Amino acid sequence: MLQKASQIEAEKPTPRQQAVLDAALGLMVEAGDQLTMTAVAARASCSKETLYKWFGDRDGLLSATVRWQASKVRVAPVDRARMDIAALTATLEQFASDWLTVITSKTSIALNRVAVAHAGSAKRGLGTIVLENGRFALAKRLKPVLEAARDAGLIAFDDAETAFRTFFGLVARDVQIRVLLGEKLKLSTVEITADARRATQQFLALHETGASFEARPGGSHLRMRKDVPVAYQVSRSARAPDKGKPRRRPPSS
Amino acid sequence: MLQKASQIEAEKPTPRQQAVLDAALGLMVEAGDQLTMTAVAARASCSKETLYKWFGDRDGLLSATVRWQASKVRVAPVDRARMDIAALTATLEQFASDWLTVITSKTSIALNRVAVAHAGSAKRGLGTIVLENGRFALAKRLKPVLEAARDAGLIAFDDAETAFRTFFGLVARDVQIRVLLGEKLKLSTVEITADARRATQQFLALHETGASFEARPGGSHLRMRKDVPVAYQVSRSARAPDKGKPRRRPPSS
DNA sequence: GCCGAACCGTAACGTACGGTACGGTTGACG
DNA sequence: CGTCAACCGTACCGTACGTTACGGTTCGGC
Repeated sequence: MLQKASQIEAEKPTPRQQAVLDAALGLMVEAGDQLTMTAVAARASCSKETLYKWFGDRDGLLSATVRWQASKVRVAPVDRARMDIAALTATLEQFASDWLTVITSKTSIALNRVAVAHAGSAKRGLGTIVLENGRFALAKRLKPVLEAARDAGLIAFDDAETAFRTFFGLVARDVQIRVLLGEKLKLSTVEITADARRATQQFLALHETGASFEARPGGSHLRMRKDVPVAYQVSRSARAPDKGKPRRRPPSS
Repeated sequence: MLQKASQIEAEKPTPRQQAVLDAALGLMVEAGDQLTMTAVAARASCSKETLYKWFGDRDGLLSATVRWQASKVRVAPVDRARMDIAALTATLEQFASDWLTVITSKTSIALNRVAVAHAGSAKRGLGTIVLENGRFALAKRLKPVLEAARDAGLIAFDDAETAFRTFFGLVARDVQIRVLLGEKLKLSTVEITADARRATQQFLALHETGASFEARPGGSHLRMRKDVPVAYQVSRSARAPDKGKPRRRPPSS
């Protein structure tokens, strides 16, 4: 046999298998819950027997489909030799924009729907996969950026995980839960760009150091406070020396 | 007949029907996907015929169950005669704490799972109900607080919807999607309290006016910037007059 | 006590779908 | 050309579950 069901979990699917997985993906996006083995076989023009030989069972097919989609969106990790406030801003906006684009895409919505429903069942591997390739992959790529920016003195935070989650919240807000619950929420590219800008500016407002603000070109983008432009300071009681040591664990982990 | 299926959508269920709905709710929380009509009838000690007479069909039962749970968590709207920075902080922290408690509860998770799965199907009434009684109900209760605080000069923002969504994002961050995708994420009450504090302080840091900061007792709670206490200002280009008129529509609606 | 409505428990029906079996076809290889 | 593995198409099986039907029980009204 070409690919055992147990092998496919680690190996790259053959082109024919990729076609089958794309068919499953398309069906998942269009029909949502109607992802039956018969339907996949019909769309992919393959026999159900082949599906079972390749993927073991329905869960195997679902799992392979989710992993296949995840492998398609994998992007190159960012590496920034020079790290200044402009580069940081651009990178954050790019991350925010990418993330908003992903979570509002039909594919992501369908995939997350399936994974959420699956997580309610006994076996919840799909949720883990989606989480691993979504939210945690994002964190893994973004944290080095944040830490590089901190090392460069541009921003300040105790814990990279907490800082990431703040950024995540400012970017995603209520978008994902709303689309998952079926609300039509079509974000145009200009809205996404604006949202990414807003989230980035808010994040920088919370975390940037004085030095970085002085040099920041887009300081006037932040317009939360509109009628009372005023100088204020935060954290007047914080002092310098304990850099890098988080004061307390973030509540997440 | 006592209650037709079409009637129950608007009327309050009888005590016996409430017991049935509670049984369905409990089953939903425990078994997740295994919410079969037989199981509900067995747990509620009623006949399936009665279920169909009361709720029409399976979707009717699901819908009634979701609506029943929603009716149980309805809380009184806040009304604050005096609005100072302490009251605002306390209210925001309360909202944040309540919301985190809700979205991490087993009931909410189970309900959202069912609604999300349902939203993938053709008929997506459950998602709308959950959204209406969750995220939108929260906004409806919180926006008057925000606007009262703005009127009192404590905070500043252009659009209440946008300000709410910022707060929402800072509070929820990645919590809901993670628990929905099956991650075990047990937040203790002290973690929730700390999170509520952090979110509130971050929100205030983004939106408070200078006057409110002067009077704020908890100014030192915000510790995002730790090693560079510095005065900086935002929105130096913003001027006063267009109060209350949002500069552009929020991307949500 | 009698009647009918509401309800319980259970059996039964129909169907959808996961999973399997099997005959027929293709194509590589000798 | 023969062989054999992979694969397609389709028929088939078993089960789970939504839905309906029906006999038996309780209970309020007369």
